[in-house]
Amino acid sequence: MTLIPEPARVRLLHLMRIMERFAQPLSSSRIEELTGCPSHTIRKDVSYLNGEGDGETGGMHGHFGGNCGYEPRLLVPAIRSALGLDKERKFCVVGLGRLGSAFLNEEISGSLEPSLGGEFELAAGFDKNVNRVEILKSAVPLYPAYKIGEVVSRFGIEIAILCVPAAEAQASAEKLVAAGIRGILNFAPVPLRLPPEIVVRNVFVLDELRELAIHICPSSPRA
Amino acid sequence: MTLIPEPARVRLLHLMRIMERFAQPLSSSRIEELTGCPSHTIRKDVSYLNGEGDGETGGMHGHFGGNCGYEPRLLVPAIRSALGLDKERKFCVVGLGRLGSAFLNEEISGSLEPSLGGEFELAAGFDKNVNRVEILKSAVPLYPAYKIGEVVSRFGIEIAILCVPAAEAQASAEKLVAAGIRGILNFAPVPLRLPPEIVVRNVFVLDELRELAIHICPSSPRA
DNA sequence: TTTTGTGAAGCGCTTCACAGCT
DNA sequence: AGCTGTGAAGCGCTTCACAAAA
Repeated sequence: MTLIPEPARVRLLHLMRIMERFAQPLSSSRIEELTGCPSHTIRKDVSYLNGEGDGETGGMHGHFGGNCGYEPRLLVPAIRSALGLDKERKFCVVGLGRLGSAFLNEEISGSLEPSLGGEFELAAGFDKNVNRVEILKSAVPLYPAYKIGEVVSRFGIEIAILCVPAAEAQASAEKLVAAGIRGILNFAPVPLRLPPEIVVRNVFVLDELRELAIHICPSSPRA
Repeated sequence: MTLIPEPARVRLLHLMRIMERFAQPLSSSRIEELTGCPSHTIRKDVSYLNGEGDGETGGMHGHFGGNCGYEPRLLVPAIRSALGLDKERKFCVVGLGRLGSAFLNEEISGSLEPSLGGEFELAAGFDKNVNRVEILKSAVPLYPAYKIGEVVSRFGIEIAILCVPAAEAQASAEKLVAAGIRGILNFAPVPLRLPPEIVVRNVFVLDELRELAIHICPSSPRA
């Protein structure tokens, strides 16, 4: 089923992000400069798209000859389709403290890709604190937390960004799962215990710092 | 130099996080239940710690016999040391909007591991907006952005969490690098162009959503 | 000649299966 | 009996090197 290796899928995701910013064709060696990823890996990754013919894209993706390469206009949609990202998905933000509310007003999500329509739609925000829900101004509809079940299932929200305090994370996640959520991006600093069919990605800042520290270490063995 | 494979290092990081919450010994099969990672992989990963003898830990890490396994008390420090996390490192937050300020008041970082001292120290916060610097209350010293160079190099800050708007990210990152920063955790939604010796980890919310979507997809091929 | 596309080789991680300890 | 520790087999991703196209 999964014919494209996972590492390749992740690289294609990055490649897509890069190419979205360009209009002119990019050669694999130019992409190597931009991403740090070797050009032969780029070419191999793109070649995986050919074997995948969903019946739609059977041919090549690059242009040959003197001044050519991969055309963003063609390759980006091909990647998006191969990765199953061609269907718009609704998501919500749960917990509207400093972190959660940052996602409401395009501080992060909105400015991610200005010209990127129809991929993800922020459909709702939730918070336990009714006051906060009423005070916050946002183009996104906000609801008190007890309405999670109703709103998530009614609108068919598939993904949640979880930004509640650690103590509430597990309970909030379970409420989301009961409402039919399929994936959770967890910013709360605790691992969630959920059924295996629920896809969870954790953003643990401490672990990120540790991972940075691991990679910093080698250059100064022991100062 | 890097004798422990990268995937194993990441798993050891997660293992460490799990074990920090326990006092009693955990068997590899129990850990499998907790992490989802197969028990033989756990054992193999732990065994990498033996080959690494920095002169400190030469022996075994697990207890044999009836009711035994890996003792957190012993294994956690061993992992920390093998991964080079035994030296306290200072970090700072750059950009104190909703997102950045969330890291100041333990909303995230502080509550990550309550009992975890001496690993990372939040040494400073910076913002371009002098007003913000003066108004925000925090146990962490806050400075206007123009002091980044001075403060980072004076205190020997090695890591920065970058939370500025997209338009300012590249310039801020370059300022940090000039001041001697070694790693950046980038929450700004743009890739940074920096010298290769600088370690960067990006937290792109859009990419996280996409990765969730990729893994959600298979169960409903095309609804 | 430059650049893509790809089978095949190479290599590193994962998995296996069993020895060793209690 | 039960669990850890680990060499060796297995396997999948990366890399290579060359054919094909413009």
